[in-house]
Amino acid sequence: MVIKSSGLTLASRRVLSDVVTDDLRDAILSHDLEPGMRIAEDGLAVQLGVSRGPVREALMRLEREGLVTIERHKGARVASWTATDIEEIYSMRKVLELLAFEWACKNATPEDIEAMEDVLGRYSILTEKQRTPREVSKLDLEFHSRVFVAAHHERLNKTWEILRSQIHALLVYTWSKDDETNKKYLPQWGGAHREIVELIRSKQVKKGKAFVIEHIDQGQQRTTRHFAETHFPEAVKSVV
Amino acid sequence: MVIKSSGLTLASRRVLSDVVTDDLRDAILSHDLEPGMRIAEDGLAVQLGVSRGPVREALMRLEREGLVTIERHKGARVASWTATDIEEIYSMRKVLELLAFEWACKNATPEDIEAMEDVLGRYSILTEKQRTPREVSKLDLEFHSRVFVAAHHERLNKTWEILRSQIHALLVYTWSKDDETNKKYLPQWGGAHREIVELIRSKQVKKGKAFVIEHIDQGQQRTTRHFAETHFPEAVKSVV
DNA sequence: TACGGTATAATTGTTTACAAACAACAGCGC
DNA sequence: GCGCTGTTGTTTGTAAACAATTATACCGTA
Repeated sequence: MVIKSSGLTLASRRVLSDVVTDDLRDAILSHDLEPGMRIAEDGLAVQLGVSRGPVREALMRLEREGLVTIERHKGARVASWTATDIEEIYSMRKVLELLAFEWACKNATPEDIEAMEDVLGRYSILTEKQRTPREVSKLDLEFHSRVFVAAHHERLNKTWEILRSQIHALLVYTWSKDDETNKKYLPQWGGAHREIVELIRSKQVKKGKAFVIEHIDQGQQRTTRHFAETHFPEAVKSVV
Repeated sequence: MVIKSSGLTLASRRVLSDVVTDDLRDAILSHDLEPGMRIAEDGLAVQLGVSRGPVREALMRLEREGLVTIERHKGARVASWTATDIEEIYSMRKVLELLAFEWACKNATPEDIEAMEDVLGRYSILTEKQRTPREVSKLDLEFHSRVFVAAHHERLNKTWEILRSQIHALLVYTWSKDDETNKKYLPQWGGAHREIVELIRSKQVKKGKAFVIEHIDQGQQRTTRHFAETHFPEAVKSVV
C-alpha cells in the first residue's frame, strides 16, 4: 500500500519520511495549515496514506525547524508568530549572515560565485510585472542560501537552514501585500545583491559587513511592517 | 516488558526516548562509545531493554546535536572530530556568545544574575586540588548556559544547546590533560567570569563584547592545543 | 590469485497493534 | 448552581512484526 513516488526518480534514496516532511512543510508555508492549528499524527497519516511512523519523524524535524511546536502527550501545532519572534529571528539572522559573509570572503570558489550570479541572472530576465513580492522573496532566500553555501561552514549552514524556514514563514505576510515598501524594494533588489557578490569577490570584509547589516535591517523593517499590517491593520494605518 | 524507571519518580513526564537520549549522550561524552563507532538501532535497543522506536528517536536528536551522524539505510556513528570542526564550533560560539551578552545586558533579571553568581560561588568554595580541568569545565559550561538563559532569546538558546553538546565533546580532550595551559587557567577562572557578570549587570555592552571575544579566543586556543596533544602528540611536543 | 556475481545475512524503513497519558463530559453530592 | 469524581474517548508513547535496502561472504571462473 506504499505509494512509491514513481516517475523518473533519480533520487532513489528518497524515503517516506522525507516526502511527508516536505509535503507538510509546504502545507504550513502556504498556509494550507494555519498557524495554531492542531496536527494529529494519525489524522495526517491517514490523509497521506502512510503510517504514523514517518509522520512522527516529519513532525520532529519540523519542530526543530521551528514550524511546529510539540508538547509531550499533547501533540503538535502549527507554529504561530509574534512580534518577538521577528526580533529573535532577525537578530539571529544578522549575526549568521555576517559570519557567512566573512567565511565566504575566505572560502568562496568560482563555482560558488557563479551560483550567486545565476540567481541574479534569473532576476534580471524578469519583467517588472513578474517581479512580485513572492517571486523576488524566493530568489532572495535562494541567493542568501548560496552565500551560506559559499562560506563552506557546515554548522553555520545547518543553522541557517533552520532559520530559513522561519524567515520563509514570515515572508508569507509580505507576499500578500502590494504596498509602497514593496514597490520601492522590488526594482532595486538586483542591484543590492549584485553589490554583495562584488564585495565577496573582492574580499572587502569590513565594507561588506556594514553593507550586510544595513541590508538585513531593511529586511527586518519590511517584514515587521507587513506582519503588523496583517495582524493589526488599524494600528498601522493610524501611524501612517 | 517495559522497565519502568521505578524509584521515587518525580519527573512523571519523563518518557523513554528522553531516558535513552540522555543515556546515550552520556555514553558518547564519556567516551564509553568512541568516536567513529557504529551504533545499530537494534543492538542498542536490546542492550537498554527497550524497542527500536525510542532509540531511533534518540539517535535523531543526537544527530541534530552533532554528536552522531546518520546515513540513510546505513545507520548511525558516533561523531569524530577534526581541526576544522573546532574552527567551526568556536566561530559559531563567538557570534552566539556576543549576541547572548548583548541581549543579557538588556533582558537579564536579578534572578538571572543570581543564577550566574551561584555558579561562581560553587567555584569559589572548591579547594585548589578540587579545581580539576573536568570540574571547572563543567562549571564553565553551566555558567555560559546561564548567560544564554539570561538573554531571554528562545532561538539563540536552542542553538546554544546544540553547540554546547559539541563543545562538551571537545572538552573531553581537555579533561585528560594536566599541562601548563590548564595550570594557568584553572585558578583564574573565577575572576574572569565574575568580570562578565559585572559587565552584564552594569550593561557595559561595548567593553563587554571585547572582553567576551578575548575570552572565547582563549578558550579556542586551549581546546585546539589539548585536541592536538591527543591526536598528534609528537607534532605538538616538537613545537614546544 | 584476482575478479565478478550471486546468495545470504544484517540493518534500516515502515506498518500494525497495544498500552499509557491526557481531555472532555456526565453524574453525583453539597 | 457549583465543584468534585469517575468514566469514556481521543491521542500519543512503545512494542513487535514485516518489507526494503545495503553489506558481506562464498563460490566459480579466468
